[in-house]
Amino acid sequence: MANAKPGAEQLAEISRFFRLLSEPARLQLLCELRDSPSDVQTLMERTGFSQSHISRQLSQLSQARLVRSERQGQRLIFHADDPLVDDLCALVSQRLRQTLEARLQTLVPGSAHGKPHASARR
Amino acid sequence: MANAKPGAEQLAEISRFFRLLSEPARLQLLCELRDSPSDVQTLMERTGFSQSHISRQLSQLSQARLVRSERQGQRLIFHADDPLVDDLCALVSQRLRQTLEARLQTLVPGSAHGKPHASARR
DNA sequence: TACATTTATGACTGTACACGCATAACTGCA
DNA sequence: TGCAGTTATGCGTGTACAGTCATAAATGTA
Repeated sequence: MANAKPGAEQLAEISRFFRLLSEPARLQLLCELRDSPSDVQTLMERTGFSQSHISRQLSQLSQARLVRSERQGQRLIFHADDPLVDDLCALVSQRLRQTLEARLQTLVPGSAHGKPHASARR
Repeated sequence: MANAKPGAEQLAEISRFFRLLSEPARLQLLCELRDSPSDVQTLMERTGFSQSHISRQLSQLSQARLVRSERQGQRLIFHADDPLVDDLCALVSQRLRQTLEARLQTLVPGSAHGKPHASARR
């Protein structure tokens, strides 16, 4: 009762936002930009994507305010200094780890509780 | 430097997880199940989706451990008691609100700071 | 065990969108 | 103002996947 169910429109908006993050290319661009703001050319070199592709993805991210751009001479420098993405990714990452561990327990219930030391590194 | 860039494989996994949440239908199912665990039949009545569609979506969500099922007589009762989804949605929701407000400021810079009282409700 | 009910899955269609190529639009600079 | 460099966009192709129908598989019950 207290936890109001979101309406259809709100669900649609939320899902649209998640969709932005559901593309490895966009996630990668966000990571690159988070580490160091860059122009499209630099992103091309770093990611191997085509110029048009990068431009389009950045456009989508900009609309959601996940990226902002700033002129610097000839080029546009794109920034992604929003902590939200990191927070979301951190939560999901942690969850993925948990899920993997759970699956391990399921597969090898005998070797439970034993930390598999350094493995799974990869 | 300290903030290690995630590898391609990890980005792919994270993006796959976000993709799960990028579909309004799945998000809605998660909400329904969060409010009250149900079987597929009940979900059909509540959402209007077809039986096969619901079953497929639940299958995807189960693989990511966002949903678990439990037999109760003839039917399978599905649960979605994971707080992670709520947390993620809350963060995104909050962000969407911020973005809307920012857009408002951009469009009507004159009426700044003034809370538009009860409007925007809906 | 045979049946009835519930869930899962194979096959199909339609749509959304990633991605690249070519080209247009824009901006700073000579 | 015209040019060079940078970014945005129209168009086309391929792929992934939502969603449905029909049917199979699984499970509890008589």
